[in-house]
Amino acid sequence: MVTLSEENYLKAIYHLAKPDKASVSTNAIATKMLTKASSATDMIKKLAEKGLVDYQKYQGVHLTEKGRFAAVSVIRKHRLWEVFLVKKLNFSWDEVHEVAEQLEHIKSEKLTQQLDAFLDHPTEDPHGDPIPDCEGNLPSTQKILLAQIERAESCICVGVKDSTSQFLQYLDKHNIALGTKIEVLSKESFDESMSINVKNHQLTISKEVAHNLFVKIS
Amino acid sequence: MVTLSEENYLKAIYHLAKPDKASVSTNAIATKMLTKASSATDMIKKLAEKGLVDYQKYQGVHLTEKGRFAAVSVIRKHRLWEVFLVKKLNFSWDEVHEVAEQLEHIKSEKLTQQLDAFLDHPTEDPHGDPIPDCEGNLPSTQKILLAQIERAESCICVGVKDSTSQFLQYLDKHNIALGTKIEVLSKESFDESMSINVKNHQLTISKEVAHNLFVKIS
DNA sequence: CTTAAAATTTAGACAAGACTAAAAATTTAT
DNA sequence: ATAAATTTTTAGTCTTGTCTAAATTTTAAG
Repeated sequence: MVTLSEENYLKAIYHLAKPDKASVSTNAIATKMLTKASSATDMIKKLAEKGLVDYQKYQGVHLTEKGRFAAVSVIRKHRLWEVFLVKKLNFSWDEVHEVAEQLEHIKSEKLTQQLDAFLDHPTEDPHGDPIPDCEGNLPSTQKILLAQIERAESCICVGVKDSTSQFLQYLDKHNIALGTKIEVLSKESFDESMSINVKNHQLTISKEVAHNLFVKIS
Repeated sequence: MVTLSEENYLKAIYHLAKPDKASVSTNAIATKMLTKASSATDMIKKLAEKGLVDYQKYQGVHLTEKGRFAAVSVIRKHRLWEVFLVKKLNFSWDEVHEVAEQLEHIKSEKLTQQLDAFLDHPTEDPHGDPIPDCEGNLPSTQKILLAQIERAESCICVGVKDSTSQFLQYLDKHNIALGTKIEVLSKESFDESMSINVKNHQLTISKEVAHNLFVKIS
């Protein structure tokens, strides 16, 4: 049995470890969980005892296979619920996160499976993030940050890195949604701002925006 | 802010107080919560401090208006989720309780409202129990226990008192569902068993069954 | 009306998850 | 290479919700 708190820590560790295989530091976990390093240490010990992480004093943690699966299962539920909220209950993409944070902890194999079927086995949540399947596999996606585009080129918005409501509402305001075509016109080397064209409106976006939008070349 | 545990105690008190206005004893609460009287006393004090119950030492508790509303709000969510599980996710009526026990604690005004609308504002859950509206009003129903019928008479099943899966599966086995017509043929004064006819099958049911089926005279 | 039984409350303890302050280990910098 | 800074861990405390055992109050019986 994994408690609600443990699930949240596992998720945090998963997100922090994501790209590489490096170990995740106590401080990083504490910061992500908005808690103190000492609390993180306590929890890490519990997770280690349950075989969910590998832990050596002062050396940070790695998720075990069991821990990774537990983390991905929570993420799967989170993203399925987000799809439900947007597709069925008319939530907008900036309203779903907090509610999904609660719903992701509901324990029922059948519920998750039936929800997945009810939603027609979606592969992405409303922010373009991939939904793991019930075995914990993530559909691989090859998306890049808009900021990585260096020359005039056309691309399509396929996801957001930052999914805070501030950022999502900024995108709404400028008519950028998943699937929206974005034409890069130029990039300013001084401040990394970019000039782009969205639906026949020209727009200058900051480095911050460009670093939080995922696109694929079209 | 009402905690998850507090919500469960409020629900228990509400169900125990239901018909009359009498006070609910510490022991009754402890029994319902599968906990000890001392734990119930502790929680009662917390609820009293938050103005959710009226409490006088040794005299049991009453829900305050605030406490009643909190309890009914949880019950509303519980029953809405049960409808969702049965109508949308193909759960059977004996599978929904445990999952709804978890879902009822999700805190989001918008979620509850949108779910209610998505389900077309249902007035009853899958066991025939009334769903309170968002102001806490319960649709009044005039249903009686099958056991209260004294002579050969025809009625319709409109609810169950006991909604454990054992009882619900018993009903499934004998083809009794909400809306099913039940003809009372006779009643045995010795053991209060009843002879009934359901869909052209004659059936003898025990006192226990008759005391847990709600019907209305048709 | 007085005592025995039952119900309720209090006192003290524990587990989970968090915190602060202080100690220990590691990393960085000179 | 060693001292300073940073990170991490430990020790001790707090809150929530639970428990047991003991004390108290209420209820029931004779």
